[in-house]
Amino acid sequence: MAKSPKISASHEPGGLIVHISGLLPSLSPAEQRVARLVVADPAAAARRTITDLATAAETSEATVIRFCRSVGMDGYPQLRIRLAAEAARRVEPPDARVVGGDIPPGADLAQIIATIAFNDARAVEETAEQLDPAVCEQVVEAIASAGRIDIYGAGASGFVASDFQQKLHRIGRIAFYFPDVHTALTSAALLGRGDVAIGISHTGTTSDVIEVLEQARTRGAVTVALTNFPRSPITEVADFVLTTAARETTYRSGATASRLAQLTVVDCLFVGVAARNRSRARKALEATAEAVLSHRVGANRRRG
Amino acid sequence: MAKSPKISASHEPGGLIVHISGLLPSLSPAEQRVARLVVADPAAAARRTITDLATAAETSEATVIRFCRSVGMDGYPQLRIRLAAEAARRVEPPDARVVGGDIPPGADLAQIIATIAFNDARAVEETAEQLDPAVCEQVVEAIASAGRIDIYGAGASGFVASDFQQKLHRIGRIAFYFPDVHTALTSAALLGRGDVAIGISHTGTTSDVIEVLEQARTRGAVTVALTNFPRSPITEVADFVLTTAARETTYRSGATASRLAQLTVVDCLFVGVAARNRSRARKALEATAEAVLSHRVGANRRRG
DNA sequence: CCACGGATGAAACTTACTTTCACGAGGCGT
DNA sequence: ACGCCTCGTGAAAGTAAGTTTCATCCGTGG
Repeated sequence: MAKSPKISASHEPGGLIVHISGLLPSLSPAEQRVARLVVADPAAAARRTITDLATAAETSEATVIRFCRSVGMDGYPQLRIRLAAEAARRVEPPDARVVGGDIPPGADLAQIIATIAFNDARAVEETAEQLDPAVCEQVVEAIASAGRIDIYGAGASGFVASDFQQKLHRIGRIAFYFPDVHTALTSAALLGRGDVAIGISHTGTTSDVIEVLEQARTRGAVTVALTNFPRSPITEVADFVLTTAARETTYRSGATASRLAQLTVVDCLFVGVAARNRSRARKALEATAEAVLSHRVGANRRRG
Repeated sequence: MAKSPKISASHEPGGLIVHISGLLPSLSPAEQRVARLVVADPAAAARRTITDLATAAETSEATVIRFCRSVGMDGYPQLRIRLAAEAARRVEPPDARVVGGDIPPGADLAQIIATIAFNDARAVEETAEQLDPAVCEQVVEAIASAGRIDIYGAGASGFVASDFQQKLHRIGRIAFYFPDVHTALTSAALLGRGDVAIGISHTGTTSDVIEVLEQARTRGAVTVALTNFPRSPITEVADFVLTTAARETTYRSGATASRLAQLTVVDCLFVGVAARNRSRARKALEATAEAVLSHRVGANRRRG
């Protein structure tokens, strides 16, 4: 497969826990058991000895060490220290029942709202924290000077892709989004040096998106991946990797929080690109806003 | 074996560092050397091994252990962890929050990211705060028992509408979204008692959406409006009004934060509906997840 | 001058951490 | 279907970290 020079920074600035949960799916089953324990209660994990933790995770010490290495630590003691630090920094969750992420069976609407809002807001914040401005900068640069920008995404990520496309279009950048693989592949085949291809996939395993991104790459386009999992397959076909930091709670309940995280990243890129040429972008935005004015009623409210 | 009968000191009010420097004079000379190192740079000390620290303090490991006991710790590892935690807490985020909302002309990417994330997160939180659970409950009830659900939205709100449609569909509710007015009107004309129509418009002034919602209402459907402005025209054709709380900042139009707020509301409704019938919803989700499985590539991969 | 007690570090010891290795399961190509 | 090969795994060996023990040193007071 393609060599992967990747710029996805091996730093985990946005917090160790976030980093670990992002790596979760790329870990082996036994390591995942360890990871889950650690994420569930970092402070407790920090207090445990390696043997203790291994036992709790029903595995051997060796696996715990492997886990440490997998998440970028030198060894167990270092992990312990970092965990302790992390746990201390973490602001006490306002509401204990809200924190786990999962919604209790008997929950009433108020509880559900609080839980969702908390998780959504946190996904946004944590994503921003761990975003590497340097990588963003390069992506923005690429987009700003691209001849053409293709954006790919399937399912829930498709909405995000589509949203991004619309945004870029509104400030005068030539951007496309394709809801269907075949069209996308066709388009990718026509990309070349100086073009940009952006693939969005929460799991990073959506084969359609990967395939298209790979195609784009072989044509010489700059490829960008937006995913929640920094070691997922999609990152192997991307020149730049941007990660979100959503710890998806309940099952694949439709990538609830991750969507918001993705949108936040999109917004950042968008504003970054727009900031490159303030006046032109503003003019374009005003023009497009005016265009839909006739579809607005009672214009005397706030901003139309 | 009996531990050193150290006096409790179970609590070190005001922090471990303060505690240590407090009893510094009561320590033996060699222990004081250790203490001074620790107090001077807790974070660094936490990273050191006991031998390392002993050497730095020009003493033996034994003395370091004695020091640990003297300050009320069980042993060196515990001290390390406490130290790490302490150091982490101490480092208060000095970053002057980029409040205000608008992005200064000369802003760099890091600033842009911080600003956007802050506003996005706040929009989500504030939206949740002002959401009326009672109204949500009724909307959820209506959706849960609806024969059919139509969702309308244009432009950026269209993505949200589309997202909601997909979500409801995934848990087995019959939901539709129409990107175009005419189709939407046609559909609305076919709604009846027991059906639900949801109109999404950030400004609340999008005539297309209002028109369609009105149509739906005259046909006897329950109408729901999701908007940022509780007094906007759309609210006049809605039985239930749900509001977001995004203060859109000036020019980054595109309804950046409001979109996230809308999605949060959508999530709440979605989870609310899903919670009505847990097992069926879960089964449906699992089925749909399985359906796309063949489009996923091996997720279990370690670093290349 | 010697007995005594606290402080201290060397070394023995224990526990924790790390590495190595062999086995077994599952995938892949033939 | 077969065998090869890779990968995940834990047992056990090996190393390093932490802890205890104990002899020594040193100052003090008898």
